[in-house]
Amino acid sequence: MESTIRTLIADVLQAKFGIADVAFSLERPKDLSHGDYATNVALIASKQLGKNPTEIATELMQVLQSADSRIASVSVAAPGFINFELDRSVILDILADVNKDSWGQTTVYEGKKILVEHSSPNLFKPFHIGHLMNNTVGESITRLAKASGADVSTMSFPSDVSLGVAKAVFILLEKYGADFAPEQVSILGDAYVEGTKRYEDDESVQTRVKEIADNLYAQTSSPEWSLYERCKEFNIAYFETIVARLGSHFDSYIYESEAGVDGKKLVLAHTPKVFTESEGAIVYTPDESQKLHTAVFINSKGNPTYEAKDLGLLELKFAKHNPDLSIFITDAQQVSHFNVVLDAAMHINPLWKQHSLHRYHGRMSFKGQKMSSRLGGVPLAEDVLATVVEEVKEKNADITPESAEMIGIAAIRLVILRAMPGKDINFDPETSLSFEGDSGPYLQYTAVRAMSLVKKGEEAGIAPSMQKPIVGTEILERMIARFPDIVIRCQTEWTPHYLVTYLMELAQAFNSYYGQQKIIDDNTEASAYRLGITHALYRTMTKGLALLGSTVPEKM
RNA sequence: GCCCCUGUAGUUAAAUGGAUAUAACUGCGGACUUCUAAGCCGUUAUUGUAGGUUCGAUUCCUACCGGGGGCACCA
Repeated sequence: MESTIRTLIADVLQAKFGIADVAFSLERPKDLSHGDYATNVALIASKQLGKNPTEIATELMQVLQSADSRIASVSVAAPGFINFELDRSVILDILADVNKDSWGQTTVYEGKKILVEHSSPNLFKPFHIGHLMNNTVGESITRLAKASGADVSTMSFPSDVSLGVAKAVFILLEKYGADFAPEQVSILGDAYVEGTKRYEDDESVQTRVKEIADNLYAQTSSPEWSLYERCKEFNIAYFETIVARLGSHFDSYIYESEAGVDGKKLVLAHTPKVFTESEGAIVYTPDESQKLHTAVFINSKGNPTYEAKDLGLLELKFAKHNPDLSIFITDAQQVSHFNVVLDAAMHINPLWKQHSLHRYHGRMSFKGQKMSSRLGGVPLAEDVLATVVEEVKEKNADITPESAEMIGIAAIRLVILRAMPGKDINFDPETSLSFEGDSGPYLQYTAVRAMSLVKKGEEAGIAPSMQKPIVGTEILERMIARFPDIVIRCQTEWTPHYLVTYLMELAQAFNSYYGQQKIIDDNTEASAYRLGITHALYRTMTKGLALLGSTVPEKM
């Protein structure tokens, strides 16, 4: 449709004024009262023609009005926009797909292989609010990718060996002995915190911890190694449980320890061509035009740093999956780190950089002190979830535990996803986490209400039908019909927040309609149609929420 | 010091270079003997400051101010 209108405008412009190659835009106005499409062609052409834009627009409008039967009306608005309103039949044609499985599915990345990496846990450190944020963004991007026709696989990159891990192992060995087998993740988290403290205070501890670290890196058989292996297994199981609770699943893992071994080899193989030696370390110095900093890849002790590990990860990722697009999600803090790593990767395998896409999220800052933490001020994901689910139960005593969980998760996810990716989120549990207004529960409530109406119709023997359109539902129809375009935009730009904004507006439009118009009344035929639109709303809301990693409960 | 991100109602967010800057929260006011009130209706802006580009700037450019992050052996 868009290209049809485009060529139409270009043709009319040529015929009427004899000009071509005008770089005009054709957009979908955000305000529905401005039609389905709008063009600024008259504003652009006015300089070239030396005429008033409104005059040009009016002349064009007269020809365009009868150019295509699918265009219901064309109008001119100040200061010279031409607005097109599509015929209702075009909109209803789009809505005819609403019950198909393909509703919300696009072909944006059809035939492509996409790899999404997110939620990378730090073993021995519990899943905290930062992970929750990362998972929310990552899961939504995964769902968008899966709805794009691409072959999608997911992976996570657990940080398994580090000095921090050695510190925790030191405490566990000392406190519980070599046979220790973990049963609660909090014990590991506490050991991590305690280890960090003891390490700072005591030099003999430092020596022992470093020894442990060496043994873990080298995987030498020792009490610490076998204890570590048990903890690692436990940690991964814990990670999978909490991530499953959020609706995520990972097809595979690449461990930081593997990436470190690989990265070190890779760096050495490209020294001194790409990397150079400096003060005992091996570093990469980007070209000055890149405005990036020099980074150490292998430290003076010969160990791979974070940058070498990420370089190794690139090689392992591409060897294993060979993706056309490799998306990885991290905190915004790491932006310049990855710019350096990818710049270095350019010299080894340009595809690694060209096929990589770094999406980052901001941080959550806290105003309220409501959520305590076992980890030095950083709230744990489980605590945050528990607090929110508790609030849901307080609000509605009849709610099932499953529904309360769904609502709580949606409340948190939508707070994160409604903001533009990359921006910090000012998280005040008192106000940000509202269950009213622009919120996850509001969207869920709207879907539940719609489904309840459909069921009510069923009881009355009225099935939803879109066969005989009635007056009054036009705006809802146009809004629902935009869903596929919104999904495409989110997939193209990897920005879930457009979908959030859209769903909020859609919910408002439906609730407003609901407030002023009875859906089921004595007129069976009209009721059937209104139920048809109601059901379409339910489908769109459910599919939309699924793309954001949230589900809709049966009852609220 | 250098580099990157960011600044929008009292608050939290939105806005593909376009039209009257969009919502929500809070406050105040309202409707309902009616399908779920987590709902509906009404009521608030010098877009940090100063310039520039443009028919048109929250959006692009420059400078300044404020906030966040990064800048060699942590991840």
